[in-house]
Amino acid sequence: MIKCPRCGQVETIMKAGFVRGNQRFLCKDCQYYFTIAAPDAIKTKKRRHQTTIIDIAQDLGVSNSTVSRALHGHPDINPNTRKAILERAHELDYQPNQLAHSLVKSRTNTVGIIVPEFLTQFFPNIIVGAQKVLIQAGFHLIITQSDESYETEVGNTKALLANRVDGLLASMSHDTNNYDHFLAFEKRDIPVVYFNRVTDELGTHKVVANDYQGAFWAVEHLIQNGYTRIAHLGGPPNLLISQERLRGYCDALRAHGLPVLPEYIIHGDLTVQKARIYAGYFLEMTPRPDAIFAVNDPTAIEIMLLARAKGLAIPHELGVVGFSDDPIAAHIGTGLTTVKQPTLDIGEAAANMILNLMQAEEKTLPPETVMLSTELIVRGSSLRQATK
Amino acid sequence: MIKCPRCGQVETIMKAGFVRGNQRFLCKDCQYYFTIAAPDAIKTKKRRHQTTIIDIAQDLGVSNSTVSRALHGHPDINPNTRKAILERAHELDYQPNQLAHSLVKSRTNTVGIIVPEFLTQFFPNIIVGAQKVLIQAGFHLIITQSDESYETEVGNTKALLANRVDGLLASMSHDTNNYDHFLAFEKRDIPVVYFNRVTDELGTHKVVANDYQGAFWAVEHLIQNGYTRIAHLGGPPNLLISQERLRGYCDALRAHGLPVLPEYIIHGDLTVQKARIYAGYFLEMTPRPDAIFAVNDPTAIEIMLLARAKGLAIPHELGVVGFSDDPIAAHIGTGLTTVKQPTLDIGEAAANMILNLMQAEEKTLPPETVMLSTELIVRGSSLRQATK
DNA sequence: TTGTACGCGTTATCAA
DNA sequence: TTGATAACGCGTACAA
Repeated sequence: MIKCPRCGQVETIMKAGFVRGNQRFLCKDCQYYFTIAAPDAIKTKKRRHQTTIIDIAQDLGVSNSTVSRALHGHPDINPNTRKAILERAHELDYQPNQLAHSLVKSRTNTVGIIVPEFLTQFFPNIIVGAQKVLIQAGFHLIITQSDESYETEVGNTKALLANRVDGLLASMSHDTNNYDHFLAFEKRDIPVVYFNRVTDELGTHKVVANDYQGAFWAVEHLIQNGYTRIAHLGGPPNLLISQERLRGYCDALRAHGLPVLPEYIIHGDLTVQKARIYAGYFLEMTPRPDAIFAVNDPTAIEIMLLARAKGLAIPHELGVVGFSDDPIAAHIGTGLTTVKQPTLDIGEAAANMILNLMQAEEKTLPPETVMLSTELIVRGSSLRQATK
Repeated sequence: MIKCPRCGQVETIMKAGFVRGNQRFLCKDCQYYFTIAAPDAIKTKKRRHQTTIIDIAQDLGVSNSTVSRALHGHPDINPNTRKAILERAHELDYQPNQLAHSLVKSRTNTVGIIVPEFLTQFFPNIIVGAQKVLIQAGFHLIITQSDESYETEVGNTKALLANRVDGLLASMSHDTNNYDHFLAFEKRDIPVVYFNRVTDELGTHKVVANDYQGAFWAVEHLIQNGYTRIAHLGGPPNLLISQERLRGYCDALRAHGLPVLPEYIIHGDLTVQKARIYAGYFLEMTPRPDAIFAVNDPTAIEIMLLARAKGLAIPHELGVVGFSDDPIAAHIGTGLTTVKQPTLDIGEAAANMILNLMQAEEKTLPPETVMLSTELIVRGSSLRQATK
């Protein structure tokens, strides 16, 4: 039936797939491939098709490599053909296929970021800072959020890995205790920068705020305002931010000759639910703490609301200091004293660090931790006249 | 020098690229391709390499198609070979390459979302809702934000298009007046669902909150509390949310026999800077409005802060109502009365809609607008005793 | 300056 | 049940 166009034989012909909807054949004898236009009925089976460089090439009667060169401003190309190609590409509404590009280059020019939550302004701000820097450098940012869930975090990192991000910015959820999903990146030499929610057990490149300093100043400030029974509602013990803020709290007490009482320290999990429970516990203690340093602002706000509900006057009967300068802090009551973190700067620093790492490729850069300073924002919740 | 392994000839040999680091040759005479192992020096030129199904196949002496079948739980495969393949894949720490997968399938299982800003809780909440639904359905969400900039929005949509998202969720920036970048999706039959920041001029599938109803109730509530000179600080006129909230404002006034005064209506641009300026203008008017219905909460909060600075008592001398129930609204002063939007529901509805559209593929579904109801949250900023 | 042909990693089709 | 091979769209080394 079907003859080889080269040797004319019939019985050596076998089917060999399709080329753009047309049946392709192979002559086994002379190893010659050829296609025969299929009837329209079969041809229309092929689905809708975005215009590719091949379409442009065929349309203009040039080769796909010429089109590729023209689209990339390669120097060795006739200005006229380039012009014609660019024109035709525009007319055919050509859009490059990033997938194919990344596949052949083994680079995606994409950085992934994973954050534990999205519901306070903190991480979105960091993302904005990071995205600004990355876009400037020609990279895209794929944003994922884990909802403070270890499982979701693992799923997100897997997806980022499958999508071959060139680098990862990571801030882990509060119940992450296994780090294999992050190690998978390092095993493949994909650089990772950890920020904010970091752990000592993992990573060589980190960006954090100076939690210790901020906590120290916060507690010192309470002491200077005459509070003496200062409790601490902390975060999960595995996170460095919890450890550092706790350390600042303890050191400030000691520096001013106040005792560090275990019963005045509780580790929460950064959720509002737990914050409310532990706040209630503190406020029912005897002797009741006269001030509470909270690991973050949502926790501090829960404390303030509960104190208000119980008729406790802030700051006279209870001083409160939070952490992170949530937008609510400026507006609640006479204001919540808090430690401000430079969110945009954290994002920018992390982005710059990952850019360096990705550029460095093979040579492993020395470990580096960027620590950005924090700032105490004094508002009404801690301003009791000091008993000098 | 180099002989064809098939016919033994020498001068018919030509180079034909590389195969995994090895030089590949073609015998022009017999059309036979073959490779010769390159010396190690050249071989190491190839860069680091993620393990692929080919590595597994060669390692086990089976074909790549068998590996592919094993990894996908294809039924027609020997349980033993499958077991061996899965084992070896695990040992080699194989991670599928989503890029290659998407390229061959012409589907990415990815949905893009573009939001105008990231700094209030509103859009992050929507994103959380959408992501939950999409992940459930096996899709990933690529999040982008335009910073209320038209140029960034265009850049983001281009990137999403290049990455071949299967669908788009879009909420446009406040200075977007040209819609070509969105039309590019529709031209390629990539479904788009517009939400919240939508326009009448574009799109067939939308998810919005019932802005009209919310605005009507808000203004009616002010009237019932005895306010009579109610101003409106609105949003950009091209956005439907601005139009609908304005319409609700006007209708509520008319329904209660109050005049609609042009001088009591200003179109802002949703930025805090402008909000402050226009708020100042209202508060200096004579006669001064005794209430202001703001297009969103940040605007309303600016009004409250400015009023407080000017010594105006809220709600007695000035009533204020906002829109969206920002977390700050509950905590500022005695609380800001506001219209709550079901953010999570908006995200979920948009996600479900895009899932339907992507599934429908060819057949174009009829236009559809999902309108979710809003809810008036009454707080202190509007609770003046009504003069009945 | 332009064309040819192959690889990137995967899936799918057909043959065996 | 398994193998061989094209195709997805693009970049590029090499040949012409």
